[in-house]
Amino acid sequence: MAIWQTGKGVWLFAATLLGPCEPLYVVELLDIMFQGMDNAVCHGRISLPTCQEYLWEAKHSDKVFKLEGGPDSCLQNAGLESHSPGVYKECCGAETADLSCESTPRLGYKDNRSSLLLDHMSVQERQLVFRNMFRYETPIIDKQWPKHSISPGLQNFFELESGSNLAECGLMTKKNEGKTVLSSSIEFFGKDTGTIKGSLSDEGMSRDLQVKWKKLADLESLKTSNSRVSEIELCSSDERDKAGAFAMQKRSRRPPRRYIEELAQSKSKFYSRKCGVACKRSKNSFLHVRSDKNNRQKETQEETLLCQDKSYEVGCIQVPFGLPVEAGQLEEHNSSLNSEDCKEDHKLLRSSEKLEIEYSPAKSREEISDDECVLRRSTQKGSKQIKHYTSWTSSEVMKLIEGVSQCGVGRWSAMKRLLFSSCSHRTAVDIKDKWRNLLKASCTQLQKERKIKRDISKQASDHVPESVLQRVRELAVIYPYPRRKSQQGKSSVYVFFSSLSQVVVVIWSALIIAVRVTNLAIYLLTCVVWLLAF
DNA sequence: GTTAGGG
DNA sequence: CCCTAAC
Repeated sequence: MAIWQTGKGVWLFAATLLGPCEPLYVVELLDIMFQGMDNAVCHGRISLPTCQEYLWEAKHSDKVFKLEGGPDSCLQNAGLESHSPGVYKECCGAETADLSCESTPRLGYKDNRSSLLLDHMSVQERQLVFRNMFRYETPIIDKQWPKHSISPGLQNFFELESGSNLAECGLMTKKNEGKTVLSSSIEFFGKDTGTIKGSLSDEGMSRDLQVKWKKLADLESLKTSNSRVSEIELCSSDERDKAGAFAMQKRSRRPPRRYIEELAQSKSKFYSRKCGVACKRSKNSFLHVRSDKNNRQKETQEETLLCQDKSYEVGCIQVPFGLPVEAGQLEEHNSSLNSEDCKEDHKLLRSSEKLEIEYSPAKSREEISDDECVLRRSTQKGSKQIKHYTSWTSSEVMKLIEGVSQCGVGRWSAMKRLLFSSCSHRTAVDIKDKWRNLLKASCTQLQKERKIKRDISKQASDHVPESVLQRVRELAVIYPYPRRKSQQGKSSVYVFFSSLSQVVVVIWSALIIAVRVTNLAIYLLTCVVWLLAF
């Protein structure tokens, strides 16, 4: 998150992210950030670091708020230092913050949570908070106005800082040259993009206000990472303890289950010696694997706790939904973070990244082929990783039918080697399961056809063409599945000749029966003739 | 290691 | 698609 000043001197909240990110995630942040603000007054544009530009004027033009005032009024405030204008551009290089705003402050707020902090402040004190947050002179409209103005920003400040793992923002209390300096610094991976500071001389600030400021500063400081704790000078160790207790009370959002699983997988990679399809259980090692699996589950649970604990250590984890950890990402920081010196830098990184680094395999990315990555991601045994469901394409189904017609049923591993060697995500078990499903579909197709007429849309998603099912039925006649016990493990040639022999036997039996029936008929006819003769 | 079968 | 037993 950043607060920056446009060319016209209008301060603006906006969300920015470093590193590859989805525009929708930015939108999500903007949604969070601008919640509670009503009026549409501004249009803007944010260029993401990945050069993906997301024009949010269409969606968020009604949520961007801005503050009125002359462009220089805030800068001319006595005792206020300005460091932020333009820093964002300098820091992010290619990024631009092209924000053009008309000026008319119309701030509304709906959320009263952050206003609790402001309830005990006078209008003048709120003005001071406002000025230090936004570096703006605030006209007094009514007693509530500064609160209205501050509360959404403060609320978003807190929510974003508790949720964002990309930026650190803190309102710090420092003793600086005999003055109590209240500063709000915004950082991107340690680089200051803007620092908003307001200083008040001790004599200029009432004791009551100083106390309130300190409370506010304490609350804000809890949102900062440990890397900043050393910079935060709290009044006493008691207060620091209280601050820690508060931090423990307000926990960050727990990472989603999928994220934990991905994390567990990355750890299991570290411990795993064998990866890929070949890493499967053997009968002899079954019990061992079972116990190992249980251990891994415990490790996963411990890891979850570790993850949460680490979140307090380095700030808060904000896990982007739908962005599973890529295996290749794990190695990116590996080389630079192996040394002891770099351990301190971990605190500036996301805790998730830190854990990823810890559990990343020693192999470099180049040493791992894409195929192997897929295998690791989807089929590694021993982890709780759930295989991503990928629906069978028609070409895969045709390949399966071809495989059955060539190899017969039951030789799934051979089929996998012959026809599905390029499909790393299709195991022999998958092929077998698909054939079973096709058999079911072919058997019930006639019944389904009636339903299809009634509910076409329901069947449209996974409907198998009738021609394919017809072919499946033909193959099912030739290769009944499941096979008989005697046929299992035999070749298709053997099965063919076995079936041929069976057919011959059946025909021979039929001939014998026919002959016997004929003989019986002849015998009966002879008997009849003999009786008639006498 | 591979396959069958239940879930 | 997962899991387990059986081979």
